[in-house]
Amino acid sequence: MPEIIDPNDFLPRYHQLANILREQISNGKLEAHQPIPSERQLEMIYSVSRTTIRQAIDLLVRQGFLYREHGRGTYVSPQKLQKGISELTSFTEDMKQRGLVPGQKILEIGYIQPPEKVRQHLELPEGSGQVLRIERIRLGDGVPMGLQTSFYGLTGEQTITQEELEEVGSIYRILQEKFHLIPTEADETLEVTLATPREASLLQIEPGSPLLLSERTTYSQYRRVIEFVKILYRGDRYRYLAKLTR
Amino acid sequence: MPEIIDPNDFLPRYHQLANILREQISNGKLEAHQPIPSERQLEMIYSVSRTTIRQAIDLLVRQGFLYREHGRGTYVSPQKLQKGISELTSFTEDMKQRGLVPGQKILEIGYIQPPEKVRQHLELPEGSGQVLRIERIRLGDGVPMGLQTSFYGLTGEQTITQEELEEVGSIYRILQEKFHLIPTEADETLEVTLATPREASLLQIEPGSPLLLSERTTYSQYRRVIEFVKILYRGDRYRYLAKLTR
DNA sequence: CAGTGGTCTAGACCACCGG
DNA sequence: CGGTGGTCTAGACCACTGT
Repeated sequence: MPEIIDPNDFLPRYHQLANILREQISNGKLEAHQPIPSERQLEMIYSVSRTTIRQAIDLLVRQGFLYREHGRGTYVSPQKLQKGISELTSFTEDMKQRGLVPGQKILEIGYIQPPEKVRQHLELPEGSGQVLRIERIRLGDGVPMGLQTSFYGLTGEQTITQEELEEVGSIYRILQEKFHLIPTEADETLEVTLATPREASLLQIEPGSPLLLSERTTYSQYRRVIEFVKILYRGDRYRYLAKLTR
Repeated sequence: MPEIIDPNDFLPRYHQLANILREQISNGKLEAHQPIPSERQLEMIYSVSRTTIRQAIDLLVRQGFLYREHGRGTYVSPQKLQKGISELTSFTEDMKQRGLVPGQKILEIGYIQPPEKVRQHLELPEGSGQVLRIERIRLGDGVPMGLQTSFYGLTGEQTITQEELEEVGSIYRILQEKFHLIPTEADETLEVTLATPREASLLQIEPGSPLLLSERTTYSQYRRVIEFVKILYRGDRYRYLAKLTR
């Protein structure tokens, strides 16, 4: 069992400890509403300081695996609360989490003069130049799930070609590997609309069918806007999941 | 200026410091993408240890007010990212945040034998007894926003009367003050549906109009289910807001 | 009361960034 | 190189919970 903490590991100790505990929870070695060893006990078991123990527990509490009760102990959360939903994910990751095979049909990719609303969401100054626009049908297990339109305020040199996109599949991976931009935060709104004839034919539904419209602004590690994305989801195939905390 | 940390204050020092910094950000004394003083400088300015400084900064980073860059500094997040949306809120709080006056019309309140789906969401064993069901029309500035149906697996003694509900307005307050149950986490799903004739007449819309259906399971500080709530929002009046992180 | 988590200190070394 | 945030230690006292 690699259930000891290696000071020379490239992972920090609190991270190693969190992994060990998370593993025990997933294994079922620690059951729901059961207490884990106290912080002083963990200190001795793993030979790390209490600060490090607390860092590990903090992490697992934020991830929903544990909860604390002052004066009593730290306990395992029931399975239901442990799913990491409501995290910032790309469509690709979202589908995989749902157990579906992600896919896409690229309809159009190119530079356009952005509509006012898009320009504002990208936080570009008035009178800025063109932005990259990508329109795709998104598939889950080969079936149309939604119609996605994405906008990127990249400069002329920074660009993404249709070949790249078809090969890699995920724009997030391209942004990260090619431009070192890491999506870290996003604001999203959800509302209901009805399908226009064009949208309906692309999504293979009747015009006027209800759709779930998601509009998302994604920010980089530098808190600058990376992208503005609109997705029209088929109302009969897609359900949005969120996990809320106080 | 009370911009000093009082060791005798009932608030912990890291919390006091977070309040001071948050205030400076809201005031505009610290501007977006500007660095705050380094952790060693803050140590001297406020005469607290670096651990305490870091606790305060951690808090503000999680709340979206600050972001860190390793080897460079800690910076103020742009205003856009600072709104605390996507937190677990009651309908009442939600309306207030949107600047609307919350209201309600109670349609029905009483005990029923729960449908199977509701029983499962409340995590009650098969063959359990009745549950409390409350059906209300929810108003924003006096206008119907949604139709809410809530279920509570309270025991016979624990109950909520229509008079209480009309007087207090918020069930969360009743739960907290009367039963010491604090909502701390929730799982929510969102999807689209079309209004049935009954729903349409209650919400004052045409039958077949699109609605946003939210289903939420709320958990207490002990990670037990408190409630299961369905809200049918008018598609033309309600937009869901979420803030996502990685 | 003893045991739990919550806060706090004063110090240390590391990894990363810029000039 | 010096300054930044990231990790870590060994200790202390407080606030809360149970018996």
